[in-house]
Amino acid sequence: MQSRDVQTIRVLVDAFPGLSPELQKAAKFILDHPDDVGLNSMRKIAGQAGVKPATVSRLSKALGYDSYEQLREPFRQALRKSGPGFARRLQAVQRRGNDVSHAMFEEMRAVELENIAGSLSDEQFEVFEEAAETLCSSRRVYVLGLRGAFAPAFLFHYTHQMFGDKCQLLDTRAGMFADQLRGIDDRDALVVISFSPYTQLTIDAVNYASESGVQIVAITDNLLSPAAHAAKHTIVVRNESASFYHSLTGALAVCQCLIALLVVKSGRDSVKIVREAEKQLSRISAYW
Amino acid sequence: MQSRDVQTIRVLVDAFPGLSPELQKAAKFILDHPDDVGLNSMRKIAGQAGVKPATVSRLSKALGYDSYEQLREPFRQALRKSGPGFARRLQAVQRRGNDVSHAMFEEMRAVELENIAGSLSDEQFEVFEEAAETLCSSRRVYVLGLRGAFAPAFLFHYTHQMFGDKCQLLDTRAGMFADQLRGIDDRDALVVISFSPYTQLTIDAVNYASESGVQIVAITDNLLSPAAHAAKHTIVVRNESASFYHSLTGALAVCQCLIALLVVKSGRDSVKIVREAEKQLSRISAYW
DNA sequence: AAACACATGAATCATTTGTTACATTCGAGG
DNA sequence: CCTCGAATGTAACAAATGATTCATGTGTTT
Repeated sequence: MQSRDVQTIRVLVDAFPGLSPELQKAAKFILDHPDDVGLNSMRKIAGQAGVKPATVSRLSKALGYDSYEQLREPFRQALRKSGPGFARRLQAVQRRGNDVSHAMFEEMRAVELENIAGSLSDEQFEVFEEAAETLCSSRRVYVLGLRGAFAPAFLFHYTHQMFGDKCQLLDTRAGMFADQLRGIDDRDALVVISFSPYTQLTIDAVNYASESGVQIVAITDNLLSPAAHAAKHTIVVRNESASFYHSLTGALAVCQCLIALLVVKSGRDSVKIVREAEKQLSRISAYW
Repeated sequence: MQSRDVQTIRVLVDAFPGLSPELQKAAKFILDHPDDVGLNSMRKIAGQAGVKPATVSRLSKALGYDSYEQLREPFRQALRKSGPGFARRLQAVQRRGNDVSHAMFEEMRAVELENIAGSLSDEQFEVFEEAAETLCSSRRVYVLGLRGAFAPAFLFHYTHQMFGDKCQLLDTRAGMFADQLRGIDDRDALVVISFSPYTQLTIDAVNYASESGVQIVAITDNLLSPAAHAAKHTIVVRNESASFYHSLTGALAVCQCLIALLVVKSGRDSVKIVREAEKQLSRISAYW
C-alpha cells in the first residue's frame, strides 16, 4: 500500500533495463522502498541499498533529473497526508485573472473535499468513538456553538432531539445564557463547537462547565484551542476556506458523524427513528 | 487532521502552557503541520513558523528530548505508509468490537465526499453564477430554511451579514413568520433551502413569495422539488447519508460557495471584510 | 533605580549532505 | 598483450544542517 502513483516510478521502470548493474541495484531499492526515499538522505539510501552515495547521485542524472532532490520531491509529496493543497491554491490564484468565479468555484470544491477528508480522518476515529461513548452514557448533553458555529451546533441538537430528549442547545437569546447551565455536574456532557477567533462567551462557558466536572467534547480547529483545554475528547476539524471566512463544512460533517455513532451506541433503530419522527410531523401537517 | 497518534503531540500539548511565547509559536506550527516536521529540516520548519532555528532546537530540549532528531523521529514514522505504522493502525481498528462503528465511519466519510463533489459539481457552476448574480442585484435577500435546513440557512445569513445588511433570515419564532414577508416584491430575492420531506410552511412561503414576483433561489434535493417549482435558479444538492437522516453537508457547502461568489461579484475585498468584522467583535471583547 | 532571571537573536562550530573531479577496475576488441 | 571506454569507487569540496555560545533585550523583584 505504498505510494504507487508517483510518476517517478514509471520513469524508473522504463529506464531500468538500460541501466548499469550498480544503478539497477539502487533503482530496485527505490522501487522497493519508496517511503524511505522521501524520508532519508541520499547517503542513507545508498547505504541501505548497498551502493555508494555517488551511485545514487548518478542515478538521478541517468533518469533525466538535475539532482537527487528532483528525484526525491515526488516521493515526499506522496508521503504528505494533506495533499498538495498549497500548490493547487497557488495555481488557482494565478488563474484568477482569467475566470475569477470558476477558478474560485473549483478551488472551493477542492478545499471542501479536503476539509471533509481531514475532519473525518481515520486517525481521529478513536476520538469519535470515545466521545460518542461519553455522550451516550451522560445524563444530559448540552450543545454550545456561537456565531458561525451555531449552524453545526443547531443541527447536532436538532438531530439528537429526534431520538432522545436529553439534549439541550445553549443559546444567548434574551440573555438567559448562564441560567441554562445551572445545575450541571459531572453526570452531564457538553459538546462545544468553537473556532478561531474564539468567542469569549464560549470559553467562559467551557471553563465554568469544566469546574463543574462536566465531560467536555470539543469540536475545534486546533488541539491548543482554548475550547480544547479542559476537554476530555477533542475532535480537530479542518476549516480551510478559499473565501473570506472559515468553512464549517467539516464541523457539520463531524456533528452528523457523531450523531450517527451515538445512535448506533444507544442501540436505537435508525429506520424506526425516522418513521416516528415523520409520523409525528405529518400529524401536525408540517410536510408537503 | 493528520497523524494524531504521534505521542509527541501529547507531550507538546501538555507542555505548551509552560512554554515561552517564541517556543509556543514553534510548537503551534508543529501541531498544525505535523507532516512538515517529518519531511523538512529544522531550519525550514523554523522559517515557516516565523522563528529562529535556534528556537526549534531549544524547543526540543524544553520538551525533554535530547535533540531535534528525537523530536522529529515519531513524525517520520507516522508518515510511513508501510512499516510499523500500518500494523499499529490495524491494531487500533481491531481493538474492541468497533468494527461496525469504524465501517460506518468510513462509509460516512465516503458519502460526505460524494455529497460535496456532487453538490459543487462543474455542471452546476453556471447556476451558481447566475444565482449569485440575481442575489447581488436584488434589493433584499431573504433566507428561509426550517428544521434541519435551518443550519445552512443560518450560516448563509450570518456570513452574508458580515459584508452587507440587506439579508434577512426568516424564522418561526413567536409565530411572526408571515409578518417578515410583508412588503416583498420583485426587487427582492429569496433563498430557500428545503429537502424531502418538505416542510409545509416552507412551501407556503415559497408560493407566497412567488406570487409576489420575488426572485427565488432554491437549494434543494431535486429538480422536481416543490421548493424548486417557482424558482428562478435551482441548485441541486446531494444529501445522501449513511445514517438515518439526510446529510446537510452539501447544502452548507453550497451556501458557503454562493456567499463567496456573491462577495466576488459585489467587488468587496474579502480580507478587508474579515478585518473589519474581527475588529468590531474584538471591541466588544467577544474574543479570547 | 538596581539586580536579577530569563527569553531571544546573532554568530560560530562541527557535522552531514549532495555533488563532482579523479583514480581504479573491468571487459571487449584490435 | 595492450588499449580503449565505460562503470565503479574514492576523495575532496561547498553548501546546508543542528547545536552551542555569547550578547542583547525584557520584564520582574527587591
